[in-house]
Amino acid sequence: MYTLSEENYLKSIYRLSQQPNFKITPTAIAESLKNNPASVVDMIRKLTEKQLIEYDKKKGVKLTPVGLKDAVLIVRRHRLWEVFLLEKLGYHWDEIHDIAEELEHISDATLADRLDKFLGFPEYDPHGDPIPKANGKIPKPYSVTLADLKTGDTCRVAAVKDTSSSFLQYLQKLDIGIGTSIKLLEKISYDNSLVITINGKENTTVSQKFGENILVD
Amino acid sequence: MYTLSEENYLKSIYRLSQQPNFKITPTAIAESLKNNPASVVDMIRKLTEKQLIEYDKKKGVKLTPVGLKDAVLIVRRHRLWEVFLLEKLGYHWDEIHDIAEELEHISDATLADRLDKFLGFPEYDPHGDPIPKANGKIPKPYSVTLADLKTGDTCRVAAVKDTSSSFLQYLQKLDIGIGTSIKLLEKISYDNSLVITINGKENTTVSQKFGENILVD
DNA sequence: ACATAAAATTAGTCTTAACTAATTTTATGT
DNA sequence: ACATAAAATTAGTTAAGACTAATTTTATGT
Ligand SMILES: [Mn+2]
Ligand SMILES: [Mn+2]
Ligand SMILES: [Mn+2]
Ligand SMILES: [Mn+2]
Repeated sequence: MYTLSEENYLKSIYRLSQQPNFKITPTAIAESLKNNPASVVDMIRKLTEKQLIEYDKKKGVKLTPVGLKDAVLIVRRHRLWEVFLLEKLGYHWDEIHDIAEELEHISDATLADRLDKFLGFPEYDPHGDPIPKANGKIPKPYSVTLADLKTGDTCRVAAVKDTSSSFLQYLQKLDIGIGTSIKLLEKISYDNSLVITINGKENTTVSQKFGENILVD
Repeated sequence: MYTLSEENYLKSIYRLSQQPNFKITPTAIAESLKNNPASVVDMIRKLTEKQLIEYDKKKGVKLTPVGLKDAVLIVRRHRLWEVFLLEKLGYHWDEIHDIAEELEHISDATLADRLDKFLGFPEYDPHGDPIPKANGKIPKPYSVTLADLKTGDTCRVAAVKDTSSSFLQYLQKLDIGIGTSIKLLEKISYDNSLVITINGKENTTVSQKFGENILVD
């Protein structure tokens, strides 16, 4: 149906479209795919031809209904495979993204649905991201970050916004995973660093950027 | 490591090398991959450069030790994924080959071994083909075909040589699968057609070609 | 309003892996 | 031994998807 590149572009555009009030420009897509903007302009042309996206110089790139539907299906496959790799094959959560990045492109009409059933219809992937259902419906994503909390609040880690190995390994070192309980003790007003307690243990200080990449419940 | 095409060529050359006394020519590879011989000549050059094969106009194409090792690993991945698709996701044996044809190219250092473990270290794939071990050792493949039997012999279906949908669906219709018991009642001397009893039920006549594609125990 | 910077686009190049058509080499039958 | 057929190879083309470098368009600060 689609080429590997087309699918990666669709997924990247979808991901960017999740940031509210964000204009999806060729440069933004290029950064997200680590591609050259010139290459992106070519692909924008191709996907526009195929009626998967619309490009308005003022409003940026937008997925058409068809493009959106198919982008969501790719995300569905990605996240289902991530669950499989972690739950069934015993990978750690910082190893699964890159492999799922390849597995998501396996095209077979019933594969995703069979995998979904085999895994017990999981609602969230190992990073806490919602797994779109076969009909395209998406469980509510988490939206409050650790950085949004008030001093004294306690929360449960629900998801991570950044799935890079370096971030996930840092979390591992801090003993933070999905479900971990965190209490915000203090916000350093100088640079918005956060002083937190992890699972009731000793205090740690993390950066604002760190806090913005943790979604909580 | 390798491109998709390189891997498909390696695997195809390996498969052809399994036929004893068969000279692996550009034309043979082209047929097996449904490619043009001119394209094959290009790839032979490339794989020779990379020291994965040797090409002697007299002896044809041969895998080098490195090429053989890696071809076997691709076959290993293919057959493990086939087991997964059948056993865990409930596909039928005529649906799995094409999907495994894509899955076999997923490159991750530990994926095959984890999958192997998850599946309980199966020795044979759903078509009865031996699954190479992580160290490259290959369980003994079956070699006697239904057409090799003498009149009156009874056997167990161990593997199929042809994994095309049309052949497998024909088998399905005849109620033949791995493990089915078959008795050879008569060999028609005119065209070597075979009269057989399947699982002790009514008689059926099949062609010589059919018999040559069933490996028995 | 204008200089300058940033972003977008165009033009042209490269690589991979296919193809067709033409040519050369090898095999085969009489 | 030679004609003919088949196989292998070469030469040239194409398409996808990336790139760089040059140019044009748009945004921004003074
Ligand atoms: Mn991908
Ligand atoms: Mn994920
Ligand atoms: Mn393949
Ligand atoms: Mn098989």
